[in-house]
Amino acid sequence: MYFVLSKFEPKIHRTIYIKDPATSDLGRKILKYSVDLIDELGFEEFNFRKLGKHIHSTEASIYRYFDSKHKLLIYLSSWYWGWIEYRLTFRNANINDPVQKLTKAVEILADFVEVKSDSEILDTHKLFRIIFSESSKAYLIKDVDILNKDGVYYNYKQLVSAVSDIIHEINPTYPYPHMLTTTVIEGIHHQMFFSLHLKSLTDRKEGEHSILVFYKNLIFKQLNIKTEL
Amino acid sequence: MYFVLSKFEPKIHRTIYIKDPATSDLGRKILKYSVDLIDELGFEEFNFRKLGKHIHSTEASIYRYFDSKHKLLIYLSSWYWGWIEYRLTFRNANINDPVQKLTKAVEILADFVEVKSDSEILDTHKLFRIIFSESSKAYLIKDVDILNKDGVYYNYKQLVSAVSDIIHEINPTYPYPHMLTTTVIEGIHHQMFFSLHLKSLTDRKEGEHSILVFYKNLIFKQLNIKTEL
DNA sequence: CTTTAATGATAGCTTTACTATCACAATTGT
DNA sequence: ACAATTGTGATAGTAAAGCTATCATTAAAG
Repeated sequence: MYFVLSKFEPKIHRTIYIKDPATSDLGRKILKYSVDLIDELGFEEFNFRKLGKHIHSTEASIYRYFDSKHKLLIYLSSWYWGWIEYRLTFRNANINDPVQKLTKAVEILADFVEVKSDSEILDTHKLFRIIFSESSKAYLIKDVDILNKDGVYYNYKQLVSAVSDIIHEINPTYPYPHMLTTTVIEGIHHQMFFSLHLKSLTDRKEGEHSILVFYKNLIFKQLNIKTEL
Repeated sequence: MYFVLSKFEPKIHRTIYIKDPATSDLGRKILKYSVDLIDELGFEEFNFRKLGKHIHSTEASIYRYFDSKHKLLIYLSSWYWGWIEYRLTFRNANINDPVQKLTKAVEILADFVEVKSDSEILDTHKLFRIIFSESSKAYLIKDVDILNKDGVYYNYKQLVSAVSDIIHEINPTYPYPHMLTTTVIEGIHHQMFFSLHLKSLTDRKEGEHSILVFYKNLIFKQLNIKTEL
């Protein structure tokens, strides 16, 4: 069984891992199958012993790549944010109108744009599910300040910064570009989760695009952009 | 040492606890000091052994009140949401203008309204810190559907419903009252956390009221309310 | 063809999460 | 007044999680 490198590979900060999992067969197996297993069991029930069994390797071998399952979660999140930013940059490369750029950005963030998942190491659909149900655990922890100083949240910050820049381009005097960006990103995740598990907390019906419509509209109203809705 | 019952006591669903902690001295101690300890250690580092030591009781005694530390977190969150809804109802009792009601609601949700914390069993300022850094862990779990069926998220749903009702009163045709409500509630929490730990993800400067201003403005723009800002 | 690196196999240690049992004190019921 | 119930503490124990260490084997690199 091979695990080929895809063309795209995000830069992941070296303090997140002990040994770069992207550089070896076992490393890529860890990434790939941890997505499957976290998606299946949830982050709390997931551990390295189970992952080891799943990939016919051992706990000890996995610990050579990551300090803890928590760092692995940070890795997966970072990979995801890096991938999103890559798509965003790629998609918007030939677009000049910042409003259109922002629209595309929201669509990508809401997982609305079709993408061939197979071309990547990781199953990005499963990964998106992990992101909206587990990724906040990557920073809602006591040692967030230490990890932050170590640079482990770089990819998320980078993405937020990129989206904020588009907002700034649209309206240079708008005072809350970062708040707006994180409100939309985290909001999309919450609504996704609620629509699956706590339906009365959202207005999204299964299969609808309400989340996308809602957050596009929210952004446009904030920035006083007139749209033909 | 006494632990007196305050006048206010939210209804907490009985599937959250084994034995109602509000009805005994030890129970109230568990609640009060778990807030201190979770605030101090973070939810992951917190456990019943440490809490037992802290209150000069034992792990086994605490397990007679709660299944797990997770259920205790759900209890504390529910208590908080019940308390918020109580204040909201109380504060808006004599107000007829729904716009004014909604304004007050956001202020209460953003912890902006001064409150004498001492009059309650629980230190509501510490509790607010737990809410914005830990409370999402109460539902971001694999067995959310089972717990939800058991009714453990009642207080949160109730609050979201109450705020959504005000929105509906203001604009009966607005299609996303729940999304707007949860976006604002969860958004406030994220911005609070980011302003303390991941500053580049928000625009709030220490001591500023930007969070409140931002979300008030966001709501008003969504509902097409003209304000004298 | 020898050194180095990567993995597997195994073992073990500490802590967490939880359960069970028994003793004792304080209420409560009759 | 006495029995029964209830609440708590003390203690012990189990299974799993989280993590580290050691050694053998194989593969790759110098």
